[in-house]
Amino acid sequence: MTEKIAHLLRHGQPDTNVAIQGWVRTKRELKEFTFLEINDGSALANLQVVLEPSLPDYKDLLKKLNTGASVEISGTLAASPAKGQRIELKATTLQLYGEADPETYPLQKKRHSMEFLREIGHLRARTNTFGAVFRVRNACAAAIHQFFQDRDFLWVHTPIISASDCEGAGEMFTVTGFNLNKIPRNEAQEIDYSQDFFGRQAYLTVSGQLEAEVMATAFSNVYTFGPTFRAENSNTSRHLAEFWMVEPEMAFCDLVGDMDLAEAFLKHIFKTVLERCPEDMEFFNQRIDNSVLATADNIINNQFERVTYTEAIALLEKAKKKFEYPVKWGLDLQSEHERYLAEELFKKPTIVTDYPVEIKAFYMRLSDDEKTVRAMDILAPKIGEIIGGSQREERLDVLEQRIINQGLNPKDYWWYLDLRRFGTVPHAGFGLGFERLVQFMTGMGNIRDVIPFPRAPLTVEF
RNA sequence: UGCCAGAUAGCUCAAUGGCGGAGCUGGCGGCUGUUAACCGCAAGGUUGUGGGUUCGAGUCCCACUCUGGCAGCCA
Repeated sequence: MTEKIAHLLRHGQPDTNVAIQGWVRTKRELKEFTFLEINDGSALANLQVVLEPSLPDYKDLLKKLNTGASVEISGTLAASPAKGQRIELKATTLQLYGEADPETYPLQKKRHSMEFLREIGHLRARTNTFGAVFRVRNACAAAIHQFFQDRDFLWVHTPIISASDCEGAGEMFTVTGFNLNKIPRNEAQEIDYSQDFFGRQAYLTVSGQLEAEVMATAFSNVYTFGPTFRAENSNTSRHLAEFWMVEPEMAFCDLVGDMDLAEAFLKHIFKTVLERCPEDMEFFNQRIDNSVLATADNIINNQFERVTYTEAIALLEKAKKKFEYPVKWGLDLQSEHERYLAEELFKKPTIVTDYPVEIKAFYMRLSDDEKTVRAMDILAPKIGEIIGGSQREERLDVLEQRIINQGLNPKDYWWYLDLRRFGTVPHAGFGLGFERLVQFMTGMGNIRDVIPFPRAPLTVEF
């Protein structure tokens, strides 16, 4: 039976016989024997394997054991006589599964740029950096489920195809069964979606929130965790056309409870990932961003700053820094303002609450002053907005008026309004961009490097 | 989508309008319980695409394509 390298590096004992399977990272040929570094993805570190000339077909094999080749090796573990590793594997048999021609294999025994690795998306997971990223991404996902499951939140599966262009947020991808060379049109030459698969225009979802609210009014506490889509032509280091979102929704909860949950949530994820992936996190701190561990410590051990939008505006007006965009009550905070608050002023995650009603979505609960809504954004240093949430408007008449005021048709939201018509409750929730969390955690500069197969404008090859 | 920068060897980058270079990788040889080993040798090029200016263009001009950064939109 083969064992995972991560397990052997941690628990392997000298003089035990083991077998491993993995890919050659490097080969160092000496006169009397050869060192191989084998990686199977289970850990950042490689297992050092010692090949001696007594190995069958030693000379012939050596020529084929190049970076990228896949192998199964069995042998005996031994305490390493040299520094650099606790144990090593002395090979007795070696099976070569697949060679990797060193003349054409793109991954070299050297550092590559992220831009180059994006061009070989099918091979980049075999590098140290991407191995660490995707292990940490997995640990984040597991920690998220654990956090909610421990608190009796129900994981609800909201649809990927949706008819509601909810929130009026962003451009949406249309889902159609039409033959695009023969699209039915009506007399006005408009596309006739009544003849389409769903009988009306359908889209890829931009958020599971409305459906999560449906489920929260039956199960009290729920969360979604799945892909969402935006057809925006955004070309930045923190936007994707397809990304994963986490959206908890809680019945009988107000904005303070929402913020408390969000803060506990982020603390739990950072703590769990640090415990589970210490080597990977150390790697990020050394090679990617030397503030990663300090940031994690800051998140885990400090209270987040909480300010109202009105207070934030006052602080920005007092700031000595010159901003490109104006600071004025009623205008939305720009990236530079968010970064100033989180990075320079408070130097930690900052929750801004109670935004002007005009710049936020219709479903956010109107405050008694009728000028602000019970919304909150959590601003993270470097990343900007990582969580956006709100207490939802639970009053039917107020919600209907808000929909109308935003130029939307209440009829399109009939089932959403029914939630307020029948057994309405105060409720609140938030949305977390999963890739932004992984970015924040790892210090990776570009969001396209924290998702295995990034989708963005002109980017869909792998 | 806007602004800015860039595209030269497999990778990362140099090259005053005048003979296209280096380091690394890969190849060959040597050496060593090695650690992204080390030493030596050789090899490696339609300078992103299409036009233009010029005696002469990697270099200057125009267009296009792609990449990166920032911004907008947002998570």
